[in-house]
Amino acid sequence: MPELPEVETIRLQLSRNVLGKKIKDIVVDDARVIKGVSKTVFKSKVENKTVKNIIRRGKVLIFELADDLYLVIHLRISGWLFLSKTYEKFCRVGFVLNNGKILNFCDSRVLGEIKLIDDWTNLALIKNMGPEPLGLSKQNFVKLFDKKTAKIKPLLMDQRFLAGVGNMYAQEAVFCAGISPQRRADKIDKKDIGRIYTCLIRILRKSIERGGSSVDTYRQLNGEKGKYKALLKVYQRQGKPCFRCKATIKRESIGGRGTYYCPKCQK
DNA sequence: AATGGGACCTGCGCGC
DNA sequence: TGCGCGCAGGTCCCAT
Repeated sequence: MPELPEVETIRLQLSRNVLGKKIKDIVVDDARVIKGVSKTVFKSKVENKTVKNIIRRGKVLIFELADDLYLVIHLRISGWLFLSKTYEKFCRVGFVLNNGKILNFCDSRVLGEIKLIDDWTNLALIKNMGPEPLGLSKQNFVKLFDKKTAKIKPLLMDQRFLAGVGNMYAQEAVFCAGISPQRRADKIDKKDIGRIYTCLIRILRKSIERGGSSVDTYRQLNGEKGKYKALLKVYQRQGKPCFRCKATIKRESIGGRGTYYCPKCQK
């Protein structure tokens, strides 16, 4: 699913291919993904604007079009962006650029969102968002856990606590650190929180290097799959032997989300 | 503060 | 083969 590494991959690739381009035309195939404004208003406000900056915050992409005009894209579960010469299946909105290419917003489940706002920092999700893990020292990461009694895995994926981590990377991080996903945060000593930090940072960086994980519909900007999926250690490995201790990986619902873990070596 | 449930939405894999 | 069903997950919202 699009989590921090997938969205960061897209941002890096957009910076090389879309930054500085002018949006000449917008083709709206499915207006449901455009929130807050009508298709007509959306088109009239965005057409003929140049992409001045592309920012990522957590799992959110922000295109700066003018000082008080930002295009905010959230891919949610099944969204992806695809730069191509033609329209593709499940692509709901196409931004035709001045170099003839089309930036397609694609989304099979139509839960993704495109918003047009004058101040992106004011969005509730952004305003309440926790720190970026890749901009955080180990010391400050450990501090976040003060007085937190929630289960570690749902806590890691709480966007108000920490930005950009979702169901998959939260599981990978606690597996790497040898911590059970249902351990209460305040029952984990600082040294182990430090291990979660080291694991998480390493996993996020490595995934960005490999263009993210294409577990479901996610693709890189050029349509290729992300290559981190092959390096996943627990996610979707139910019934298979643990890479560390050979015990059988279990799947259980924790915090209302499917969670894979090793019952033997995650304590 | 934390947790649990439902809603949004559709493609997919399953059982019969 | 074809149908119905449950499931997947990011975020929001409501209830406890």
